[in-house]
Order: sequence, then C-alpha cells, then structure tokens
Amino acid sequence: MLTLFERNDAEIKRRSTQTQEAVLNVLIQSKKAMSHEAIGKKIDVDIDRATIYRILNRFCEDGVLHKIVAEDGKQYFAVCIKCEDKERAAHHFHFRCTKCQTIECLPVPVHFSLGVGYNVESVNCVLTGTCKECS
Amino acid sequence: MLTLFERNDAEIKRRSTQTQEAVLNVLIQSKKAMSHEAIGKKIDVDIDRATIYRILNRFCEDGVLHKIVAEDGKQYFAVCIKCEDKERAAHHFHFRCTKCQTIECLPVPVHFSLGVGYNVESVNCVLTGTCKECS
DNA sequence: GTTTATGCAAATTCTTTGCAATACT
DNA sequence: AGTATTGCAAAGAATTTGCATAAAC
Repeated sequence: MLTLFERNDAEIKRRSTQTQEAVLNVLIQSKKAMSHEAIGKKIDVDIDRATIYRILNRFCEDGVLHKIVAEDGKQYFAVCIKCEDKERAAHHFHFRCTKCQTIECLPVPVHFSLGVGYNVESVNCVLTGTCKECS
Repeated sequence: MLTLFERNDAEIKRRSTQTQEAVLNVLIQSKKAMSHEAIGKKIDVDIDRATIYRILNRFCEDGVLHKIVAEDGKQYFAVCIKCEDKERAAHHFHFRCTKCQTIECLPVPVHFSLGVGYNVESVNCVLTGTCKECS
C-alpha cells in the first residue's frame, strides 16, 4: 500500500475513503494504465463517473498517479512504481493495446534534446498496436 | 503544391474543390500542425466544422496529412514534407506550444525496440511547453 | 447524369462543474 | 462542527453522422 495520505501538501487536506482506496487498488493490481471506465468496471460498488474522475485527478496532483492521453483522445491513469521523480512521472514511453484497452508503461525513458528556448512542461508518448498477450 | 489529386487510391474518387485547397494551403503555409479550429480561422470564407473534419480525415487517409493527438485531447493536423514514408508519417516527436497553440514536427525520429510479440500500428509522441518564439 | 463534397442540425463521447447531501477528522 | 468527498444532474467541448442540397467530373 502506498503511503497515500502522507504525501499531501501541507496546504491540502485529504481524507481517506473506501472509494479512493478501491480506485487506487485497482490500478496497483492492474499495474497498467486504465481509463476511468475500466477502473469503474473493476469495482463491485457503482461509483459515479464524476467521482472517479475527481479521485483520479486528485491522485495525479499528489503525484500518486500519472495521466496519459492516447491517440483515441481518452485519458488513462497509471500508478507507476518506477516513477521516482514525480515531476517527470510520465517521461517514459507507453504502449496502448487496442484489444485489451490498457496502456503499459514501458521501461524506456523519453530522452530528447531540444534547441535553446524551448521549455518542456510535460511529455506524452504513446505507441499503439497490439501487446504481447493480445497479438 | 502537392500532387494532391493524383495520390488517390484507384478505388476512391476524389474531387478538387476550393475548400479543400484552402485547408491544405493553410497547413502548407503554417508548416506546423493545427487544430480544425485554427485552420478555420485562417480561411476567409466560413467553412463548416464538419466539413473541415471530413477534409482533414480524407487527407490523412490519403497520406497527405498526419494527425497528432495532444495532451489536451485535441486532434492536430500537419503536412509534413519530410514524411516520405507515409506509413510511418508521424514517427517523429512533436512539440506543442501552449501559447501559440500549434504543434511543431521535430526532426527527431522516435526509435524504440519493443519485445517480441508487440505489434506497433501507430506512434503519437508530443512534448508540451512553450516554444522558441513564445518563451 | 452520377457521384462526391458541403452545410446544417443533431447525436455521440469524454470530461468537468454546480450544488446539495454525506462522511471523515 | 467544520470541511473534504460523493452523487446526481447538467453543462461543456471535441468530433462524428444523417440527410438534403450543391458542385465536380
């Protein structure tokens, strides 16, 4: 279990709820990035879409999760244990499988050298196709 | 000018229209990827959103343009002269500037080696921040 | 004259927001 | 008690689709 509620900024007060734990557990167990919909389906209780989105966005703010936007225009969320540098949590490639609808964090860092003057704030790199299990 | 209407597959009949030429010219002149909205604004005449989308998607099918989906979940379209391999038209990094709202094709190819079993169909890599001109 | 392209309106899909009710500390 | 979280409904934003009209070949 992550030390979830210890990582709040001093200014923000977060509370522990079953709903949040459930969402996080699904992602920890899956190890892959999932859409809000896929996460919801994995949980027995029905949780409102808006609530799931709010939970996911809060976790992203806290650096517990990172968000990937795929070619399908949808948001996927992942707890990437390997992401030690929370500021650059998504600075690695992702692979989206069009069959199992998950996104895998690849152990391949995105490294690039841009000319002077460029200021990179975030990175979003996704390869799409069929994964090992689904091919 | 591209030999636009010569590149149709034998099965598909494409017609030349001023609207299509206008859209393509905006993208050729901009050299950057633009959203449907930005393209529409650059054209004097008012063109319907749906029409612009249909034109852009046709051009993508024909390999005249390639589509990039950014972190904002929006689609951007670019005529990349350097993309000789139309099958891998978007296999390079892109840079999205949050100020000027354009996406630049970077001359940096995306190269990666995935394990056996993976089947890559498309690539979508975008760095986001502020560009040389806007920083 | 046939068939493609366009415009308009409406539908879809994904995500966010407002607000009152609920639950945590 | 006070404030964060949730549910419900509705709003927003981006993209697509159906269908009748217009334009290209």
